Amino acid sequence: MVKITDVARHAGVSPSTVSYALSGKRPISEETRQRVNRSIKELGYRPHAGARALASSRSDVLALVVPLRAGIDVPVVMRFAVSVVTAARRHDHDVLLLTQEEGEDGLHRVADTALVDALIVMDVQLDDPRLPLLRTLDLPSVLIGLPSDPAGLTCIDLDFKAAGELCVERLAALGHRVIALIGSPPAVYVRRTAFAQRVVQGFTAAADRSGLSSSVHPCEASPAAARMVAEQLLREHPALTGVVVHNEAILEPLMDAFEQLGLRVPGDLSVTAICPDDLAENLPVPVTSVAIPSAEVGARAVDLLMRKLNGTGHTPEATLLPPRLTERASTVARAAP
Amino acid sequence: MVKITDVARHAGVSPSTVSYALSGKRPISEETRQRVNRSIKELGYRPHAGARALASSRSDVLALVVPLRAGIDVPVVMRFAVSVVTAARRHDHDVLLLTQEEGEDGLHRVADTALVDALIVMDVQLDDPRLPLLRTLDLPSVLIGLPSDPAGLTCIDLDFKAAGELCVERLAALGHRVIALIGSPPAVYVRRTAFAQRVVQGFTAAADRSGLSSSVHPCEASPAAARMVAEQLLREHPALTGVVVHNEAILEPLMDAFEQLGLRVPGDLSVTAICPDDLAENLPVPVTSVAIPSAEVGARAVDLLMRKLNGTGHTPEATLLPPRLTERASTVARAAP
DNA sequence: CTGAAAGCGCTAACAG
DNA sequence: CTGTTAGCGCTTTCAG
Repeated sequence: MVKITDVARHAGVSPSTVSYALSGKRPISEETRQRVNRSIKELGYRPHAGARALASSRSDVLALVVPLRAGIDVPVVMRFAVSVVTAARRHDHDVLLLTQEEGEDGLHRVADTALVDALIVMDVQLDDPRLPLLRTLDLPSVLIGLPSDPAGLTCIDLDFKAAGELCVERLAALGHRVIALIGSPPAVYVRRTAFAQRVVQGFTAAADRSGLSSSVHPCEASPAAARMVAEQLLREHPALTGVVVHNEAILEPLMDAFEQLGLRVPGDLSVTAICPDDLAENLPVPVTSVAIPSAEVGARAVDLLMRKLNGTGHTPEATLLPPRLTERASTVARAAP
Repeated sequence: MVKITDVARHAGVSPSTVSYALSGKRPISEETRQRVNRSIKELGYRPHAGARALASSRSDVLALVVPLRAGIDVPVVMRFAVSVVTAARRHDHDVLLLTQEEGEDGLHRVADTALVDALIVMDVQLDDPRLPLLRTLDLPSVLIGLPSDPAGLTCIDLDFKAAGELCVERLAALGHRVIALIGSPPAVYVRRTAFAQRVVQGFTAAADRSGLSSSVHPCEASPAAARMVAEQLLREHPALTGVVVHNEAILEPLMDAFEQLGLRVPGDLSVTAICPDDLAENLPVPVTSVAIPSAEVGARAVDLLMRKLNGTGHTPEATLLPPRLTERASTVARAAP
């Protein structure tokens, strides 16, 4: 294994010069830098991660806690994970994968052993049991999701409440008077997952404000469940003309079910969704949607973490990305009554 | 931070004794061990990962390379990832997440910096470009997937060829004479992904052996694509009575499409799938299937890696788990012609 | 069965 | 702008 002293000797400088040339933490003359870099390349030098971590008390590794519980949409989780890894790499960091199942012990372990120097936590509940730990841990952390009380934390997410409102307002503007929210699986609400709860809040508040008649329907992530909800809607809410879908897994089956029940989209029913853009775009009838910007959220989470790690600038407790609605083929003004 | 010398002092022993008590690498009297353990607990001691890695040249971290390319089924990837993390934790290892996009450079980086001490590689192609690197790297690695030439490697997977054969043999035994394979998205075959290719091999070979008329149909992972394939099958292969589905993403939409086209399962059409058991079980018509045992594959991959890391025992180049077919409601003997 | 002590490879004062 | 050097916290010989 080639080490820093080898490089130093080869370049005719001291080890510290090599170290500083690499880190940029003190000025190095252009000429020496060149020489050092050439030696590094020639010898194929790579600093030993453990040694570096020990000497600098920085591992350059982030932990990402991913949820694997009932009702979560796996592809969406994966998008976040990938965007976090990609963003982390841009900052020369790696990502350690932690499963939610390890729980608080897992957080403690990686923190106490200095395996990682920061945490990213997904699938946040309004009253998440991990919050006290995160607040007291000396490791910086960022939550993807906004709990009830973000005091002392750093959180980032799409503004799901505003997203819910935006969908309703759009439907209201199009003249729809009876609307429904088809939401995430029941288990997601039972544990008060932040993003799901906030969509309901926004949806309900906006509907009330606009004087719309509204109802909320959790839905399992299976086509069969989607079909049942569609039938139930038709049966129990015959005047329904507007739907908001916040459940990426069943968006397509649900649209199918509507069609099979004789409900044309958008002719009979206007549909808006809260989901990743590429999903909404690629349906047989492209769906008007508020995008879930996974890539941006992941990247911003990492950026916030880096800011905390470097003590650079202020980190707000809550960063909520404003929702952006894209009009597509699934919404239309309600036919005059 | 509490360190090993603190524990040693507290327990009235030397640091090396604490270290050995922890690692079990040399005999410690029962009494001392107790005392040491008590001190560890009282002080809340956790060995520093970096220091440990530096001194022992073992990081106790595995790298997992996950694919994110066109056509891969994200939930299945996630299952593997989770089972790998879970298995790794059982062996006191953590898992670093690497995206395929980082490519060979990523492998080099984590290997050369000693960030990880072993690799698990998913989404293997028959002639995977990473194989030469994996063979020369001094890090142990395990592939999930079987390339054309596993020489000098360690590979584990479900025996997909045998799985394809098993499905065909079952259909043949039930009297079906015209069958079709509905496979993964075209991109998966284009890059010669090992598991997909092997299913086709097995399917075709077994069909030929049994004198069945057979055809193969790649299919994108969208309900719309599933519908098109179903229609095409009905149009071009009217005598078809048996189908093998190797594409978890469209299994349910495909069954739906068959039904809407007036093809009853299993009345008119017998369906078998190669997919995770829980998917096959939970469909409106439970599907006869060969299980993809993600959890077992992940666990075995980690076990193999541990064996290589510990120099314990022999590691075979290829471990193929025998397919297991579970009969469910979707298959039935062909009505007498 | 236990201790003493020499590193592991790197960083960051400290010194010039 | 560069060099010297003292650790970072742990493992593992070497000695006993």
